[in-house]
Amino acid sequence: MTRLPRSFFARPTLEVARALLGQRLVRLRAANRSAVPERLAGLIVEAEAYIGEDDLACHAHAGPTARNQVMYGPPGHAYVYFTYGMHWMLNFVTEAEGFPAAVLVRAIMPMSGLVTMRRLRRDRPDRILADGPAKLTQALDIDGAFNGCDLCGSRPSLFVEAARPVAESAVRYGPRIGLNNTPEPWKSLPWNVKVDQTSEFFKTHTCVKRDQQQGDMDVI
DNA sequence: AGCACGATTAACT
DNA sequence: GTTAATCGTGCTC
Repeated sequence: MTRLPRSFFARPTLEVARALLGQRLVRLRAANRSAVPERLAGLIVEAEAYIGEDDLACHAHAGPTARNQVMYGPPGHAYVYFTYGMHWMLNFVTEAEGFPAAVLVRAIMPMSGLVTMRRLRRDRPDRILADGPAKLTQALDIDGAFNGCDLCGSRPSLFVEAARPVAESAVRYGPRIGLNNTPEPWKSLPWNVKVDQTSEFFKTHTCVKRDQQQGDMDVI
């Protein structure tokens, strides 16, 4: 299980967003100080690019602030922010230090730690366990405490592993989600990437009756 | 100091 | 299809 190095994130943001599809997001979660951390993980199936101060949908559009400072820092760190008064969003900082850009992780396909993830999601059906940006932070127990954490450091509790490459034919490009008040052209730029749900990738990795699955679907 | 709104979700009709 | 929930942030006064 090779962890993605900082050089993976130190690239053009659109390239990183596309390359993240099919990779495994891993959260090592210790229930208490002495417990062995449990592995919660899923394959990234949707992501979105936010690129620089010129991008009016990007939180950096008005320059550096207390909230967005992590985006100005080195790549390979988590930018986690709070929105709508109740939701946490997970992003990965990209490009060179000093240039504010990040990839929002919008959906994962749960693979490991299903039992815990279900509990964290209050037993909602598996198909809607982590299929949204705020749902996956709930399922993985990620909040503002992770803002600024290094995904590429020595013993990270949050990181990405190389996993299942996604064929270009299975990738869909479209406008970013939820930019209702963002002016054009930013509102419509096709900076959202996702794995087509009818693709072979989904058929291969989505288990038959996930609702009955007790253990993990890992390995792969 | 006040205010409008948000990179959303769940529960409605 | 619509809307309430809920509060930090950044912008305006």
